[in-house]
Amino acid sequence: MISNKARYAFRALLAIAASPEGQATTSAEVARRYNIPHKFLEQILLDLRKAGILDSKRGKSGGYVMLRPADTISFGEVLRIFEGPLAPLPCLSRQSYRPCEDCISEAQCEIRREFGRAYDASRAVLDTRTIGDALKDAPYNSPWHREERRAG
Amino acid sequence: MISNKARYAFRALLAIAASPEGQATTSAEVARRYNIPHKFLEQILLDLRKAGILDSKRGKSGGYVMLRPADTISFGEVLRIFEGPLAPLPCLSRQSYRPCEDCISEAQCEIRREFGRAYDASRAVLDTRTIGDALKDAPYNSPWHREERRAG
DNA sequence: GGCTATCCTACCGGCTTTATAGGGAAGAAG
DNA sequence: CTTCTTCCCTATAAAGCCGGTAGGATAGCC
Repeated sequence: MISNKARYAFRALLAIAASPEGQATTSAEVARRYNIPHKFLEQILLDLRKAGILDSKRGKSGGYVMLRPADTISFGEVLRIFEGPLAPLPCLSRQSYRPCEDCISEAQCEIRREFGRAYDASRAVLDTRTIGDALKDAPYNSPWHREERRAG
Repeated sequence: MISNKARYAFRALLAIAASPEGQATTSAEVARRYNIPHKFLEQILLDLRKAGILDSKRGKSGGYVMLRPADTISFGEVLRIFEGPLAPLPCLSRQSYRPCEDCISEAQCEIRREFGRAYDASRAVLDTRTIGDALKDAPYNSPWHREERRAG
């Protein structure tokens, strides 16, 4: 299971990427629409800004916009910001490699080999599919993109 | 990252499955060979027994043996015992489904769709590959299977 | 100045992880 | 029937992570 934090981040990113270009999306707007605790979401958006994914503007008519195009941001990249390494074993992570302390021979480790397969399979999706892809493939118009109707 | 507990479980399972049939493997033996805290490993082996994967025998020449054949035990099954649901989102788990509280429409949820792909890819490995496969595919003789040499 | 929105830091309760500790019970050997 | 071995079971606990809450500081627009 991925953390709430990461899921909220995707929720916000997709909303921001889908909003009309040049128009900033506020944290309050996203929080309200998706029932996300506002102050918690603020921290998350801050992380995304520090990671160089979002840009922000303060004051009235402020909010967040994409800093990089949505189709250059993979799900894996975002996930790594909030969850750390995606590798199922420390010995499979390139960015933060660490040997397992209960491992005798890495080259002959069956656990490493099998989880290596699983990791490869999962990376083939997560490091390939982007926020842009996710929005483009949708055969529907995002419901939160239209004007909100008042109960009925 | 999977937990130490799960990794220790795989370590033990592979050792037990690879040992000559009819010959029990003790927890102490596995713990010593892989530098796993003994009492901790005992708890893990107990879990595997309660899950119907291992059988145990007490007293002298006791230990653990496979209860089911090693090639009927998938990596996914073992992982689920120690890590709970493997699904990256609660709304993707069949065994313990739960809707995300920040989800407006499950059918149109991009997060669910993309992580569904990743989950499928990873399950294709984890629920297919078995402990037996992992041992069979190895083109080498397990080093811990031969008699131990005394330093040199 | 006043409103709005982002920015930053601290804190906190509850849960999970990773063990450690201390025995109890069953089985084999003599 | 005693002793040794090995599994069996429960309790405890330090440390860290998760999922927020709280309270303001800072900057932009009118």
